[in-house]
Amino acid sequence: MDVHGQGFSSGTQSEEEMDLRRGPWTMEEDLILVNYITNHGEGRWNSLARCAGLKRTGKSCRLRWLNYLRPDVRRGNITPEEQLLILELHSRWGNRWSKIAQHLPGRTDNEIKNYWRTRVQKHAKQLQCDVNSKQFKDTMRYLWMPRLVERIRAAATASSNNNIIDNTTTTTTTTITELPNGQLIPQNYDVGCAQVKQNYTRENSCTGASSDSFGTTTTQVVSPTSDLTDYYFRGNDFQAAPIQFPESLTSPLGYFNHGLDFSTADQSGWFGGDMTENTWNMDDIWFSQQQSYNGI
DNA sequence: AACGTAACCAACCGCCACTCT
DNA sequence: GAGAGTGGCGGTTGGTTACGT
Repeated sequence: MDVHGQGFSSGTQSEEEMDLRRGPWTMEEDLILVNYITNHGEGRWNSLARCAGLKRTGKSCRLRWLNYLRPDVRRGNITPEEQLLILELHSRWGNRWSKIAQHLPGRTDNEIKNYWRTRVQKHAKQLQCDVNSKQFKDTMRYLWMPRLVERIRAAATASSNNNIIDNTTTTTTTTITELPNGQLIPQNYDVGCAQVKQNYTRENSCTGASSDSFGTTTTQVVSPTSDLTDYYFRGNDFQAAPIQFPESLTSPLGYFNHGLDFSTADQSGWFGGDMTENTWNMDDIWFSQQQSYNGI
């Protein structure tokens, strides 16, 4: 229990008395903890910390073990499959990080939480919408998640087909089916909403030759028959297909003009420079606005 | 090269629920 | 039943690194 938490209330030694360490763990401390747990197992963290000779709280030892030292822990490089699961499970359970983490082997709730806060919430903030808003959730479901699926498919196709593009790919959205044994299976179904998308020039697009963590950019290229693929690259020139907006819809530029403050977006680098690390690009923003407009 | 800012992530904090005595 | 001890969870903070000017 933490020295400041309830676990060290009256009757226990104060932090000063125990001379407890705080802050980053040293390699020596890590070794002591790993060796002790290897020999004695987990559990009873406070007594474990004392017996191991660590000047740490049990809570700190537990956290260090679970989030960092555990042999099966995986850190960094969250795969598209994992991103997809996180998005889906968060839409289902909200901030139940530990519950979500249970379905991502080797991932800790802390890492998933950090991922969500740094990568996902950031873009909600940039969009000036709440991360729990329907607009944001719909954008995740109808835009990011299908793109992740496309990206996963592309990777699978590339590896199994010597980089031959899968021409049967269609725009999809994803749902996760939970099997009785708890295993989660991503499943896809076609959606029509993306058909209203598209058509802008390179000037108002952030599309580039590489992809971000959500497959924002290259998914269009790898999925030529997708509804997202009415534009393509020809050498260095960005080509756009003829505009086919439904009458009820406003073109992207129309929305750009009244839907968002793009002076801010521009200042923050959304329009220029390397956009490859941005989760959101212009079609994302337009799509989001479109959904809001249509009351989706 | 120096500085400022943004992004990332390990660690901490506070609360709650559970178990044990 | 009450209180202490503990584990677990979600939220937050602060240090470090990366990046941009």
